[in-house]
Amino acid sequence: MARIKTEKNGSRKDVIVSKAATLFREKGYKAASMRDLAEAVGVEAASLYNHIKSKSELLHELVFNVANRFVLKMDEIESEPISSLQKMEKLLRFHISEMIHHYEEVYVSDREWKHLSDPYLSNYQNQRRVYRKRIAAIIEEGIRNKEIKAIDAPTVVLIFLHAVSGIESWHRSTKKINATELEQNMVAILIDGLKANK
Amino acid sequence: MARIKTEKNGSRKDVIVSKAATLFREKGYKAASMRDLAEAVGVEAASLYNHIKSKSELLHELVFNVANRFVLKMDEIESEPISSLQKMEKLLRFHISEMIHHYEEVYVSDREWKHLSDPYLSNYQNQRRVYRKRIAAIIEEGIRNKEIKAIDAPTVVLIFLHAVSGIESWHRSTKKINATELEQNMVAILIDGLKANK
DNA sequence: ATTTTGTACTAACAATCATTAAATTTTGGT
DNA sequence: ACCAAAATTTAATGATTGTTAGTACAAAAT
Repeated sequence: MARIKTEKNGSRKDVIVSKAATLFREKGYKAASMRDLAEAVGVEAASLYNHIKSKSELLHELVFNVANRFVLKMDEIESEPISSLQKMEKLLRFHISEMIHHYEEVYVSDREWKHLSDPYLSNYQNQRRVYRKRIAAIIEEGIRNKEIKAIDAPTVVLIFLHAVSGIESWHRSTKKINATELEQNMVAILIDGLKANK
Repeated sequence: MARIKTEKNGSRKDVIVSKAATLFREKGYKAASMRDLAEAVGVEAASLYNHIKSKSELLHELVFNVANRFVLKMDEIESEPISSLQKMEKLLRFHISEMIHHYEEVYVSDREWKHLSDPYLSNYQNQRRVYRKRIAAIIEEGIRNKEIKAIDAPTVVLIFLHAVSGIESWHRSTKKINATELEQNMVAILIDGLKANK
């Protein structure tokens, strides 16, 4: 009888959630079936339900794990006594790092949250709106201090967030530059693009 | 009996393809059912098949329409006698304009191409690879000419393309700045970010 | 060694999916 | 007014979906 192999100190549910992340990234939430997932885990589809409540539970577990990490980091950065531009750089580096090291989950959260169902959906949309406003607030502070050029803050947020999600292409690419270089390059373009002209 | 209302000079198929774009954007290709589409068109599901061959035909029609427009513009820009930085700016402005004025189709092409089936899938992946290389070539030329700062070209391409796709958020946003301002802001950040430090 | 608990299996469920065939209705040309 | 072509409908198809019930096995606890 097949048995789900756990990592040490990890539950069987953890294994399933992790495999789900990979599968949801590859095929999308809707296109990934529970039978696909079962095969990836090495077990029959029905067996999954000893560990999870539903397919949708897998999605909102993934999404909120990621979201919480970002909110936590934002709390930290906001309270630091550094310039707005430095805050933006720190935040950017964190987003890049998350995208590199927790690729599957972050990618899935970003692309598949639409398939959440209420109350998780509206909850997530709220969190997202608030998070973006907090970024915008940092930028606007930087504009007031003449560190950052006078541009529409929500537009910067949008460029910022989506540019980072482009790391997806880097992951898929065959001849990658290394992660530190990638981070360096992204910071160079985006933070320089923000700086007020002296 | 319900009948599909066409725009003047447009076929019934055009109506279906257009509604499909909207629906695929809203729910994703897999989650959008032919019954959903039929309802949007104002007709029974089976009726759609008098005008189209299959659901997947809708997707690859959308995807390749968009792809062709981009390739065509790239041909045009490549052959112009202007600097690399100017080429990048023109290309950026075109991408922004496409994203603003053909939102549904461009968005769907970008996010749902994974669900194409061969031979369309590999065909599309090829086109995409080539297109990105052409952008990278422009950037590398700019680096050689010291117009553009010395950074990894593929990384620039990735930032560039994904930043533009962020316009999705702009579309959804309630208090939008106007389109010209948006374009201005994006160009300001991204092109300035590219410029070599003097 | 026996009981208990957790894990997996087989088999089946109703719902939904894209798609087809056949019958019916509408339209446009004569 | 009639006829052929085009458009839509109803009804059904087989495939796949997420999920459950019931049962068998294995590991842990007693």
